[in-house]
Amino acid sequence: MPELPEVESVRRGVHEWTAGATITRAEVIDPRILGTTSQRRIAVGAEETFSRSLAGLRIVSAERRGKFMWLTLGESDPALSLLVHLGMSGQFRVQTAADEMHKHTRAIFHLERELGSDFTGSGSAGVGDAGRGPERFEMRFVDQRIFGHLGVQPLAWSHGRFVPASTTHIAADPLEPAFDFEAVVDRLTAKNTALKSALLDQSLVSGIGNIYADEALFRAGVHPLANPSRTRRSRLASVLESAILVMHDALQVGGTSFDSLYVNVNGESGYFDRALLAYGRGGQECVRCSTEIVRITVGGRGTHFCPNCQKSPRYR
DNA sequence: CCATGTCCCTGCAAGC
DNA sequence: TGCTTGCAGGGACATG
Repeated sequence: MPELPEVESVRRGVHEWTAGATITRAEVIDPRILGTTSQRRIAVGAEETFSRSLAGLRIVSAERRGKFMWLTLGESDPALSLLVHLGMSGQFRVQTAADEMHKHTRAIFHLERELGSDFTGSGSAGVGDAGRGPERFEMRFVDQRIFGHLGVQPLAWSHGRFVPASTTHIAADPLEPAFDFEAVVDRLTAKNTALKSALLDQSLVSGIGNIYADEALFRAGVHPLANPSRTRRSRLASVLESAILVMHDALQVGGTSFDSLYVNVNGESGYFDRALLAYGRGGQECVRCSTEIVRITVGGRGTHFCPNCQKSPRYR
C-alpha cells in the first residue's frame, strides 16, 4: 500500500525517466482508471478526451503531495497536469514496446526523448535502441485493483503551491516547506474522533496511510483509540513527530527495488520488507515488552498495537 | 461543519 | 474438488 515514502520513491523514479520526454500517445486500456475512486461511471468519450489532451505535450517534472503524484506538462495553456494516484496497487513501469504486457496494465504512455537531452535519469540502459534519433519507450500504469486513478487536471493554488485542481483539499505533507507542524497539532487537538482516524485524514496532514499510522502510534506509545481532544498536546505532537520520522526512515530505504525496467514500485516485495514494529504483527510479540500485539478495527481499518506500550486511555 | 458508514475492485484464503 | 463468502485497502460520497 503506497503511502508517502513509497509514492515519493515512485515519483523520483518517474521524474528521472520522464522529465523532458514528450508524450506521443496516451493509450487507455481500462477506462475505469479514469473514474474517481468511488464513482466508476466514466463519462462518454472520457478516453478520447484524456488521450487527446495529452498527445504532444512535454513532461516537465514529476511532483507529489501526500499520496498524490502528478506530471506537470509544458506547451499547454492553462498549465495542465497528469494526475496519478496509485491507490492500493498502482505501479509505473518503464518498458519498451517489445516488453511483455503485464496482465493488469491499465494505461500506456508512449514517450519519446531526444538522446543527449538534459534528462537527469540514472541511465537509459536497456531502453531504446542504440542508434541515433529519438529514444522511444513506454511508461505503463499497472494496477491490479483499480483503486488507482489517472486524470488530466489544470493546476490550482493550494497550501503554498500549484497542485492539480481536484486535489486542493489535500493538506501539505510533512516533507513540504508549507507544512506547519504546530498548526497541524493545533487542529489535531480539536478532533473528537479516534486519534488514528485523525492521522489518516488527508485534509489535516497528507501522506500518512494505515501502515505508518500504526507505526507512529506504536513508536510514540499512544493508543489508536485515544481521543485527540482529551489527549495532552505534547502526546499528539509526539505522535505526529513519530509519523514524520518513521516515514523518513522508510524513504531512506524506499529506493531499493530499482532496475532498468522498473520505476520502483515493486508491489510484491518492495513495500513489505520495511522494519514494521506494529503493522501486520497481530498475535506476535511486541519488540519492546513481548506482550502480544493486538489487532482491532478502527474506522474500518485494520489496526495493530501493543496493549502494554500503548495504554488504553482512562476515559474509555 | 463534523463524524461515521458504504462503496468501488480484485485476488486470495477460509469455510462448506 | 469447487464453489461461495469475507477481507484488505484509500478516498469520494452519502448519511446521521
